[in-house]
Amino acid sequence: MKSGAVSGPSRDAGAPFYDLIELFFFAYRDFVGDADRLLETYGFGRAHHRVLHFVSRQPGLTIAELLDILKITKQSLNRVLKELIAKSFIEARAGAQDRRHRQLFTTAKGSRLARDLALLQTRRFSRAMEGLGPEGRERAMEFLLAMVDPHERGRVMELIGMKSAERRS
Amino acid sequence: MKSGAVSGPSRDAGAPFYDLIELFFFAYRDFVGDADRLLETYGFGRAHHRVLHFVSRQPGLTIAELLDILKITKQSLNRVLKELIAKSFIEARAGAQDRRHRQLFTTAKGSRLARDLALLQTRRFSRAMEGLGPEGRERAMEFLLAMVDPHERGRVMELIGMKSAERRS
DNA sequence: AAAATATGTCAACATTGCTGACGTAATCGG
DNA sequence: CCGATTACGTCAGCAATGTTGACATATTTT
Repeated sequence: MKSGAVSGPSRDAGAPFYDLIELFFFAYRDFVGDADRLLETYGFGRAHHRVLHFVSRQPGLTIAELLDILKITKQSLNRVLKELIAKSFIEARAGAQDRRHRQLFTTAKGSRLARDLALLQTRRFSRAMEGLGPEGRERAMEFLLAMVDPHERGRVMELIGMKSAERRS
Repeated sequence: MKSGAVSGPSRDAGAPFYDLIELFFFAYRDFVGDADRLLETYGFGRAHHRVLHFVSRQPGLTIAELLDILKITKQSLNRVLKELIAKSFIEARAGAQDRRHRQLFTTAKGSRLARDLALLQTRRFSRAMEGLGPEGRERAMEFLLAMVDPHERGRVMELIGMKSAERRS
């Protein structure tokens, strides 16, 4: 009788971190809620936001690259991309070298909206940082990066322009 | 020409925190992805998960209380709740004092699934914590709590059983 | 010229949110 | 006791965003 140490599958793994699980849920909900409100005034949803965001951050992105970042199907992407192009928030041009590719760019209007959305969310981060020591920002980034799938971390670090040398001294 | 310092509405607010914005997005996506995979094997989605989770954490919860936590409509809730009850993951009984209320409880099967889901997500947190000093957990909780809407923070702290005295000494 | 690649599009479907309307059971207030 | 309120269930319809599968078109590669 291993005095309570017996376990079925997935038993005895220690107490679940209910607090972190719930905090992550509520924090993310409020975080995306900021953008949702502004997007509504344009008739856009979260899917539009994600597309606009990544195109604005990486002008010249191709469809295939965007699909790889968002991990959705081309049909899902096309639905929202078509609207963003129709409403002149994004422009698509034939690829420079390979004309089969389509390179995506934000228009002036698109850049403005992308920036306004980013600033809204930045404000929430800024306010959160106020209550956390001076290293709050670095700690938060380390935590979030550590939550990303290990095999995706490299790609994410590249995306956000984080050199791997940026881990703590 | 006011030499670049001119600003329209929402200009000049400093550089957006693109890194944090994107990290939060990817971290949350991978976090919920863990549960999604297990839920699929039961034919459930995220909506079912949230209901099961909060009922399991607060047995005896009423419909109204659950609606207030999830902030969805009773029609949306009812759709998934009905399935959870039909498949015997949750039970509803008439309220003890007021029989108009319905009190929700997980069955043994429901508790098991809720715990397995929580443990899956806990494993991701645990692994993330391994790479972050000894205070990683507290820092992460502080950060996430600070990201929650201020007027919701009290309710969330209660929910996760966090005394307000738990802020850092 | 044929094959592979990058993209667009059509159709159908699932999940999960919403609104509005209406029904029923239980409780409360006078 | 009776009417109003409360708590919940349900029906119908719609919207956003994800999915699969099939097929078309343009371009590049082989």
